[in-house]
Amino acid sequence: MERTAALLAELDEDQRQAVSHGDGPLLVVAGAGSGKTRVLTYRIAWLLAGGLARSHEVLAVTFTNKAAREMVERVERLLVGPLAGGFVGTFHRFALQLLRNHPREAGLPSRFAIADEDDQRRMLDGVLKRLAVPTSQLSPRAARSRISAAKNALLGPREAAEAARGAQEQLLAEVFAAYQEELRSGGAVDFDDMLLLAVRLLEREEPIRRGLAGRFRWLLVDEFQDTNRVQARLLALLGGTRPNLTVVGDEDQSIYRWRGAELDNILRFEENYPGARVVTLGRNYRSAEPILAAAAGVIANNASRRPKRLTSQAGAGGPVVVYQAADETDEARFVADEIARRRGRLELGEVAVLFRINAQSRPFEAELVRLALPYVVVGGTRFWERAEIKDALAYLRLVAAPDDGLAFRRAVNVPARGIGAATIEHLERAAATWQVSLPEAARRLPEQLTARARLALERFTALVDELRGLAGQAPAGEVVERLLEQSGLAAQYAGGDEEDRDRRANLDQLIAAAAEAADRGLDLAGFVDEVALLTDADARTSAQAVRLSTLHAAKGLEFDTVFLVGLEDGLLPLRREGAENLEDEEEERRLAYVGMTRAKRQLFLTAARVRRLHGQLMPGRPSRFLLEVPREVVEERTAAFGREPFRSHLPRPHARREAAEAPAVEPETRKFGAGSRKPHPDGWRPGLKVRHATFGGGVILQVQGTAAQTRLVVFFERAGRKVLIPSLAKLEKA
DNA sequence: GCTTGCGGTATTTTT
DNA sequence: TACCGCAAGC
Repeated sequence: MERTAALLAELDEDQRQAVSHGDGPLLVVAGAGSGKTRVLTYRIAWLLAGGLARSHEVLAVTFTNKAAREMVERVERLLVGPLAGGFVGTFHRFALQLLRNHPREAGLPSRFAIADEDDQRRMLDGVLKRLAVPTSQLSPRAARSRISAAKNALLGPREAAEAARGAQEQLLAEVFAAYQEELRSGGAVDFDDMLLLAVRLLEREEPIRRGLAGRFRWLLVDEFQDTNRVQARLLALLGGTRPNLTVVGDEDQSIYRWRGAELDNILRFEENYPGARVVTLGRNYRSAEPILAAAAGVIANNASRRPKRLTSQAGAGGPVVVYQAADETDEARFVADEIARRRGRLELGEVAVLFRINAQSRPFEAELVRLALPYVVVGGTRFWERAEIKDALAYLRLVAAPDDGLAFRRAVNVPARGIGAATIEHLERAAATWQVSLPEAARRLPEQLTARARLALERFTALVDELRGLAGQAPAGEVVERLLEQSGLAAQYAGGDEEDRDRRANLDQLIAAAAEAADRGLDLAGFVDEVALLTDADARTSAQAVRLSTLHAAKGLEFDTVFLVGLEDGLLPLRREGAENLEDEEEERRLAYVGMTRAKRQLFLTAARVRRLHGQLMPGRPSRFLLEVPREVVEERTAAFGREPFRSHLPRPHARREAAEAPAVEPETRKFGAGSRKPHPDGWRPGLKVRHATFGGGVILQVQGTAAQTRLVVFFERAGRKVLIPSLAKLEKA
């Protein structure tokens, strides 16, 4: 009991309420920086330490492998011992494990394969071609996302066909059915199937469901705002009507609607689980006051949320700097210069540049290179999506699952060994006739093939078989090494140029990853499964490098200094062709909110007046989100050669009444800054030396606001930069 | 079967 | 602008 008290003693009042909740459903509404992960880990530790739960009864679900790993580590540190027997991992890993344990009951072959995005695309390409659907009518990309959406909403091809209204949906349903048949005949499941089939399995097989529900008596879910319908259903199946279910989330940080995240899961939690307790964490331990105020001003414009306020525990801080750049190069230069100025005082790993789309990273990279500032781009082309890695993995998949037709297709002619489209087509026809998988058809060497193709296929099959034999005895790292040698994959990149070196280094990393997995007791099949569920979320972070990242990839992270860039209408909020609805706008606003709340001490918001995107010059009107930032916390700067003051560019005031009352374009309301010709009536001007009662001596950097409402940005020798209202602050001219 | 060149298209992406 | 995928030519 002493242990549990000690755990609670380390928490604030709200956190304590959440952690020490007994049984029954619990929703923890955890605003940005309020200690969400802390609550989750302490709660697990508290349940275990107090004897309410035993560790094999705990099922904790996260969205990333990285989050899962961190959770285990933190709980084990709190418990001072291992967390054994329970499950801590992603939804997908849980589902996959379930399907691997019960493939028959799930209607799957015993060694079913996992189709990755590439496989999906290829299959859909084929399907669309076969059905003679012009890409103008339905692109493979659109088809994939719409099929995924259907699956996330618990719809199979049949249900989709029944629900289809209009020719478009009818067509999609047809494509869906053909795609699903393709998966089935290839003995594969896609990512969405993993969850969906797990749900179907539990719905159908009551003993299995009851077994799991009886075992996992404590369910905990992280990032609940991003769960979709299938995931909610999975939880319901595991938990029953009044489960010991703890969910933690924040609707303001839901940024995956486009992937099926159902905001209603969190907004209507109490409806779905009557009698649920709701605890709101209202203290933010991350961001300085102005940053929090800025973020709050923006997110307040969203309707789909629980109204709430976060109070900063991180103390006061300098204003949020808004920089209006001339173009994207100027924007990048500003950011790089600001970073350079902080070098030495700040670990570069504490600095992040966050943008909406990956394509924005280029100019920043160029400027950071110019100033010799190290950086890492998060996202970009990911390790596991590199061609050389995927090629090697295709072989491994084939070794692990001999009937993986998709892997076969990728591996069989890489490196080129004379097995082209014609050969594949023959094999496909043979496979269909014999009702066998594609690799099996290749093993049987159909008559129609040319002698050359037969020889090549024979060699290929022999190679894979040999590797499979090796996998039974040798460690995984060695298998990969042998595979790279004997397949000729390694030889492909024997050159001396940078790209070849890069690819060789990646392949070496793959060998290392396989060896490391083997050390953890995984066999080759296990390694292949794990890799399929892996993403680059594990990307090595460096304390010595500035982080360039999309907003999505920045979720859950924090930095001392954040540059949220590209705050222009059309970019953030991003405008795509097609309907722009309110929900889209709210999600974009949440993205901006997530970005802003990553900052601990210093936040920069930047926009460019013109931007070159996709080779075209785009006029950049400042984002409406910029307008929503309360003026009081902002310090404005503009590009040196920008003539017009920033505010004249602001779009018509949007949702905020105060903004509407202060027309943005009135010349009289322009700031009295360095660029202003008009002197301030009270004689304040940049460069003037002043003295403050508490802050001591300083110099005026900027004069902002109207004559009636002046704000001075002053740099004090002792206290640093402050924003003051001269009529309130006792300020003397020194 | 491989190489080259043209044209079309770009978001976000925990799994 | 830059890249990728596809089709035509070698």
